[in-house]
Amino acid sequence: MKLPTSPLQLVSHYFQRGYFPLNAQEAEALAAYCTRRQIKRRQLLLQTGEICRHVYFVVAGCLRLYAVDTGGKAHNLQFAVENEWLSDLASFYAEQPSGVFIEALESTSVLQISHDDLLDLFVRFHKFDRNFRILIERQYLQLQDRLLQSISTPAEARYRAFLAQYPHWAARLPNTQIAAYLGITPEFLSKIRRDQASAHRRQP
Amino acid sequence: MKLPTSPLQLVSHYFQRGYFPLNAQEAEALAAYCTRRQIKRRQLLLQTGEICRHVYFVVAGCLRLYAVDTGGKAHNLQFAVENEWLSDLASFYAEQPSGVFIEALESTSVLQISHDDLLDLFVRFHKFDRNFRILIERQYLQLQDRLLQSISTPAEARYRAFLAQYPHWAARLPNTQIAAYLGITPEFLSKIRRDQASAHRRQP
DNA sequence: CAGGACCCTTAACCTAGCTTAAGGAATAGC
DNA sequence: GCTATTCCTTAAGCTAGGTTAAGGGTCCTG
Repeated sequence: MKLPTSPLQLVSHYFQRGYFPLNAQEAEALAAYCTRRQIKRRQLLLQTGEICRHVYFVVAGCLRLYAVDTGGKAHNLQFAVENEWLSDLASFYAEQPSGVFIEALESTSVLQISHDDLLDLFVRFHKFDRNFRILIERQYLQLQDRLLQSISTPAEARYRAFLAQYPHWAARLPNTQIAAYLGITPEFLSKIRRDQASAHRRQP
Repeated sequence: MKLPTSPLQLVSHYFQRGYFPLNAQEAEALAAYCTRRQIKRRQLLLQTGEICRHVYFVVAGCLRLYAVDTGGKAHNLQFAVENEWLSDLASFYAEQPSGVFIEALESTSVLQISHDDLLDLFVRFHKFDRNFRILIERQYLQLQDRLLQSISTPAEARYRAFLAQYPHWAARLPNTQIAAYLGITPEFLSKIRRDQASAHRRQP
């Protein structure tokens, strides 16, 4: 049973590492529910007030999930590049209006699964239930860690932790986006980078 | 079908507001799985490194869930008073070592359900599955909101928001605990309170 | 090739919130 | 009811990080 195209192979291969791997039948069902979608740089996949109706799997490109505060400033909650899932899970599962935005930072190609189709998969194959619960657990943990870091760790250490934990994000994201993730201004991030560079030169 | 004691009635009544209410059979099953437990002030229900094996429902008293940073300072992630659930959900569901502590801030009486028993309830009654998923969704949302607030809102506004959103917590918690929740020092909270009081006197 | 739109950096100045230290008020626990 | 903690407050420095303004680099796009 061959899968139709390479992006669809990608999705099912995603669940190889750290999840319950799919068998041929499950992979096929997943592939059948996935829809391809192309998004231009700057285009929104979700806006505040809308109900988030899909989970997205990035085939190529880069997305960010962000919220806008009362002062109009954007704060990044999450990124997703190739081989990563993204959704506003709270809005998606509860079917309630979202408080965040999802935007393409580059020209991006995604596979999307709708809420109804995903529930269908959950009912037909228990494994998806488990895999997506692991997904939400991981996001929960990640969120808890970030909250702790943001109230207990200075920006310089947070930046170092970010580089260590998400090197693949750091490598391709503009510093303005990283700053909006760390909760600091681009100017201050620039200063941190300068200080780290000089500290590194002194102690190589 | 009468429930044996008043605390057990409490638990099933919890699901009346905003959840899927239980019928007599479900309430009885829930009651059958609940174990009563008494904790003294300062006593720990969970320590870092342990797997969190129970969800707790507070009958009387007050719990906090907190993490300790590398500098040894405690940061409160959540409180629970009468009629509220508390657990390290990430550790509980994934059955992985926890990174947080749960401690009684007062002499506290809880009902606890073990992981296995809860899964049993999930299988026997679909409604528990849904109710506990709503629970984790709400916690997820709450966590996301707090993260946003902590990186976008000054301490004074965060304190006001806390008072507005959790008046029942604010009324009984010492300010040291509230400060550790807001991510500020008790000294600075004291200053905020003084400033707010004088601003209020000027503009009643 | 020219002109925007981003993006990165620097520097001077400013402020929110931390640290330390200390005294007084309120509780917990015996 | 007494005593030891815990808790709250004040105040004087101090630091992390924000703000504003400006210059320069790079890459799309017409």
